[in-house]
Amino acid sequence: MKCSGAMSRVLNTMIWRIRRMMTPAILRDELENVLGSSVRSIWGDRIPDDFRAVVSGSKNLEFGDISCQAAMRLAGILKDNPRSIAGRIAETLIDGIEWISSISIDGPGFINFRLSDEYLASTAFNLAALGLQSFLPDKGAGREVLVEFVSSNPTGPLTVGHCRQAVLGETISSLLCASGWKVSREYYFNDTGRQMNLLGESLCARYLSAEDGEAVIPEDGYHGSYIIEWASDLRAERGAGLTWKNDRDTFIRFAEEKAMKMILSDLSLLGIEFDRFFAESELIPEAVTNAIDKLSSVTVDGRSLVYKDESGKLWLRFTALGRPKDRVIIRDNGMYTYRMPDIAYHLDKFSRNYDLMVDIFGADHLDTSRDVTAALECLLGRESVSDRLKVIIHQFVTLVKDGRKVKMSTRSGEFVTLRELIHDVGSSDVTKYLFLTRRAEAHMDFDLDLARMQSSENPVYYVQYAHARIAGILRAAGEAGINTPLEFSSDISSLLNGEYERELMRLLESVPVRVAAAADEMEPHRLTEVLADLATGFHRFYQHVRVVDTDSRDVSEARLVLCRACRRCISDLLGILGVDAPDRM
RNA sequence: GCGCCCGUAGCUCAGCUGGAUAGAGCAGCGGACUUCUAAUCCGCAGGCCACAGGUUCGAAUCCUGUCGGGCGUACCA
Repeated sequence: MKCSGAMSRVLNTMIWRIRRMMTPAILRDELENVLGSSVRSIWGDRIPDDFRAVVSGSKNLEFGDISCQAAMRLAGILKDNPRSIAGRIAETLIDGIEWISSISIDGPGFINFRLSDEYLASTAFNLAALGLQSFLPDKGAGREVLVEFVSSNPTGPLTVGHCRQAVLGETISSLLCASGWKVSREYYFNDTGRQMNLLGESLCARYLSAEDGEAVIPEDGYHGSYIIEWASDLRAERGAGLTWKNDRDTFIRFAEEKAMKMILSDLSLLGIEFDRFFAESELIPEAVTNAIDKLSSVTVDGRSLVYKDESGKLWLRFTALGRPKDRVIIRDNGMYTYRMPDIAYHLDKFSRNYDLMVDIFGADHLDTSRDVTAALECLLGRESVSDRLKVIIHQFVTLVKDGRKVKMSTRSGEFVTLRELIHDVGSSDVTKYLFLTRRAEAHMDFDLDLARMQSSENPVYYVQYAHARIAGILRAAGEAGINTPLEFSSDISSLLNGEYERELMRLLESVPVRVAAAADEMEPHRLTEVLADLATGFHRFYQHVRVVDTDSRDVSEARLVLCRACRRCISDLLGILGVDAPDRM
């Protein structure tokens, strides 16, 4: 109900006591329900069962704050013009809806709602007091999610490509956490097989070259200069006299340990910690054998999924699972190809009973990932897999340096490391933020020179500066003895009736909804959009409106609420991104 | 050849799962500091949303095709 004056105050107090706090998400739900039942009450059976009167934020201020396009959607079904449909719907809402101050019909048939000043002000107040978290729907509800990311094999330092994935994975994890999920971060790595052999051999070659001067690195081996350092460390620890023939395992394990250390320290630059590092060797041979047995016992079109060819290789008949090619899973030398342990690893994850599993992979893993998913669906059931496994594939980063694209390969040793990148850009916060301004499936040109050049005019600093400015205002307010109100009253909303205040409150009100959508879609880049909007909104407000003013303390106090709400949203969001929110700059 | 992703301002990218006049940052031009931080704000300029069809009240968004770029198409991970 729409109320005003004293009545509203009384009602308001009661509502706080007996109802849940009104949040932007609930408001939109209720609005959709009211509209939906209105539509049904007028047209009844003519409306399809799955019809929903969807509402969304209005782009333009003159179109209210929230708008509904139901009338246009219904025009085709009802064979009537949208404006008259909208009119009939609006008539049923004539008594008013709580928190909505006015309704209008505009353009081709939009039903536009204006949020009441009191609702906007109270939302800002609650954001300031409780923080963003309290406004996000508890989607996870304490359920457990496993996020697998980076999963780079221990053959060298992390590169620019891994950096994008690390930032993406970590932010998605934080975002899920903010939506009520209990998050575990897991790193899967391959510590057996050909790659590790090559790495060990490459180390051995560098180790021996100290004696005979020339390093003979195997074809396809690792040429990175970091291995030279490892070789001299190995020499310092174990002396001379090791040979590939006798000490193969020593070389491999030593290299692995060194590589893992590098990776851990690279990750720490981004502030990332994993809950578990899962080694492929933990799966060999039992879990993998087990998985093969399970797949063997499946028959499609009267034949087993697994077959052996005349040379003794074992194949998995992926074509029977709707995939384009059959694949070798055990080679003639008895070694597994990478798909098989991947399948076993995912079976292991599923057996650990997570409610949700998120895989984050680079574009080069797409095909493998599809194969793994197909195998899982075959063993565990389609629904069980599609409900619980979400695969996010991100595209590659092309690094541009001196106006040219840099080709990268860990093998050849030609790559830019995550460490170098952060060093070149000048800050891990800037690096993270820049990666997060693009959506995962978009290719990305990362221009190093530009990133460096822009670093003083950077989107991150723009946002951080807004935060620092607010902190400055709060300091000044403290010195002037002006305090933020501890309780909400409708007096506050009547003091915030200027155009800049309203613009800012409207923006603040939309933040929880936008963040929740970003979490639902697991699209962290939307958070940087929200942050940029918040910073712009605040800077604009700041430029036009004086907050601390000892001549009108009540207005100052009301405006402080908005400052605090902004600050809280910015720092909470930066927190999710793992970026610092400084009080001074 | 086939599969997946992407073509939006000079550059790097958004565009809220089909809506109202397509947005931001950087680069360019012009304004605003006696003030809670000018790392800011305000304004101007810049677009056949790759191209061609289709679907409908309505398309940057969905479908088909063409052209261009990336990745994959390994018994490397």
